[in-house]
Amino acid sequence: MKLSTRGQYGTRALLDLALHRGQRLVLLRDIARRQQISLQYLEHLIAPLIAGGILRSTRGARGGVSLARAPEEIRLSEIVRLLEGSIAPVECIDNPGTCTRSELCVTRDIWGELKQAIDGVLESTTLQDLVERQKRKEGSDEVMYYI
Amino acid sequence: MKLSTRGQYGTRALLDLALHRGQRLVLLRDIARRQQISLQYLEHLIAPLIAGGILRSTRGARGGVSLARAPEEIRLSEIVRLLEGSIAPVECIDNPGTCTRSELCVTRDIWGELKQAIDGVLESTTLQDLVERQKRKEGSDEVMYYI
DNA sequence: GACTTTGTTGACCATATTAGTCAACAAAGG
DNA sequence: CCTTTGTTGACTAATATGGTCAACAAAGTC
Repeated sequence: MKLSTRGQYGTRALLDLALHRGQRLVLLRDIARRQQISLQYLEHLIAPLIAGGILRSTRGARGGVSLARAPEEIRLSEIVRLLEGSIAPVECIDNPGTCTRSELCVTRDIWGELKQAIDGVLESTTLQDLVERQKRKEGSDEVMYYI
Repeated sequence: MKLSTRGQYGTRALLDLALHRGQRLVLLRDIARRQQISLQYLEHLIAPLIAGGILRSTRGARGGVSLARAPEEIRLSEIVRLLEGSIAPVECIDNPGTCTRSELCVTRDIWGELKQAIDGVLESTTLQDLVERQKRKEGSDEVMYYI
C-alpha cells in the first residue's frame, strides 16, 4: 500500500508550482532544485501531467511550465491517478472480470470500501488546500520566532 | 497504492478459516483448494500469521491450522500489517528521519491523513464482520433462487 | 541564420519487489 | 518405521521502480 515516488514527487512539484503562481513561467530546473528531485526524473513526471491537462508548458528560452487551471480546481485524486494509475487497492475493483469470484467475494467488498476511503481524502483535497496549509505552517513558525 | 497478493490471499485464507470454525483443525491443502491459492505459496503466508499470534498450527497426521483468537478479535489492520508491513503510504510517516523536510512538508501531512483513512477502515473491520457479510450474501442468494 | 535555452521523448539500466516453485526438514500419529 | 502434515530456506522468473543518457524540437536571442 505504498505511494511511489512518482506520486510523491509529482504532488510536491505541483505544490511548488502553485506556491510560485505569481511568476509567469517556472523552470523545471528550479522546481527540481527546490524540491530536491533530479531534473531528468522530474521531466518524466511532467509529461503525464501535461497530457492530463494539469500543466501547460512552453519550450525554448524563457520557457517553463505553469498550472493549466486554478489550484482550487486541481484535486489530489487527479494527480495521483495520472501518475500512479488507478487508486483501487486491488485489480478486481476496477475490473471485476479479472477474478471469477468477484460477485460473491466479501474481501473484494472491503477493498472497495478501502478505495472509497482513500478516494474521500484525495478527492476532497485540492492544491489550494495544500497552499493554505503551507502558508499557515510557515506563518505559525514566524509567530514562534517572535514570541 | 496496491495491496499485494500476500494481503489479499492472507485475508481470504483467514476468512475461509473463520467460516470453518466448527471443525477443530483445517488443512492448508483445503484452504488452498477452496481459495484457489497454490499450497506452497500459502504456506509462506501462514508463517507470519502464526508468528503474529493470529493462527495456531499442529503438524503431522491429523494436523492443520485454526484461528488463535475469536474472529471478533482479529482486525483486518492486523492481518495487513503482518503480511504487508506498514500501512503508511509513504516512508516518512513512520520514520520522519528518512526525509529532511518532514517537519515543514504539507504533502506529508496529507499522506498522514490518507493513512488515517485507510487505518479507519481496516481497524474497524474484524474477521467476524466478514463472516457475517458472507452469510448475508449467500443468504440473499438463496432467497433469489427460491423466489 | 546560428546559437542558446528550455521542454520532450525514447532508449536504456540497475536494483528491488513480487509471486511464486522446489526441496529438505520437523513433528505428530498410526 | 512410515505417512501425513506443517516449517523453512534457497532459488527463480517476471515485473515494477527509480532512475540516467542522449537525441530531438521549439522558442527566443544575437
